[in-house]
Amino acid sequence: MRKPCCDKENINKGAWSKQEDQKLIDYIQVHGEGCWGSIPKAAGLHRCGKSCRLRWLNYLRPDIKRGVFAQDEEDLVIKLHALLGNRWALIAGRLPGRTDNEVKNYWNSHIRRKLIKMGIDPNNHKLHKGFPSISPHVSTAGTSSCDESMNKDIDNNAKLISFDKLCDALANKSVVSVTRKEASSTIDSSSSLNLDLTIALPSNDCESQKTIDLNC
DNA sequence: AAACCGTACAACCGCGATCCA
DNA sequence: GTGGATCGCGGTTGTACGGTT
Repeated sequence: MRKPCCDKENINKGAWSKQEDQKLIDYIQVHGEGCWGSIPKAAGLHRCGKSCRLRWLNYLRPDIKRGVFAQDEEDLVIKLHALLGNRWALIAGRLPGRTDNEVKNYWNSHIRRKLIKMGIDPNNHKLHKGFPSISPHVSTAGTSSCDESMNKDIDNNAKLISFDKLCDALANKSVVSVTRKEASSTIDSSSSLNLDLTIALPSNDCESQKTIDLNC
């Protein structure tokens, strides 16, 4: 039986008040982030540490960008989702000022619906059978022969390819799935995204798994 | 005007990963 | 090496709000 993360009694839940926000902001401005477990007590908040962390990271941080997503941001979310799946923190890491929660909410409330309307399965980014239009972001029906340009792009020797190039490949070259092999993906100071991906091509005769090192 | 419904988004919960004594 | 504490993530829920009937 898991212990609750915080004492249920004397703990506020639900929407944060302005006073609570201000207390948290004041405390973090003086003491910095971290030690979330001790922040509520130190800041005089009747909240659990997790709640404080979430509130700060998603809404109170000064570098957060609010409001509707620009078209290029939306495009990037779709492309990254095709690559990474529901790894919202990773996706948000590529969108300055956006948080994982915001990206996730935006996906579920806007993009997901939009893709479904376009006849695209938001889970695998594939066009539903029989749907006439073709999205610029999704793979189309599989080809029967090996796609040479795809093979050229994605080489066994773990060559580096550009992010846009891979996205184009995903969009145009009938890739049926992209699976991240390693959980250890990091975004370092030079903003490179190191991923070890397995890409499955659609046709049986050329179905092969290629490991690539994606730097973007 | 009121009830109902759909949407958007803030917040919570549970779990795995990581840290540290 | 181990176990508890903490962190971070993704899924889910709750609720406010606007539109429709």
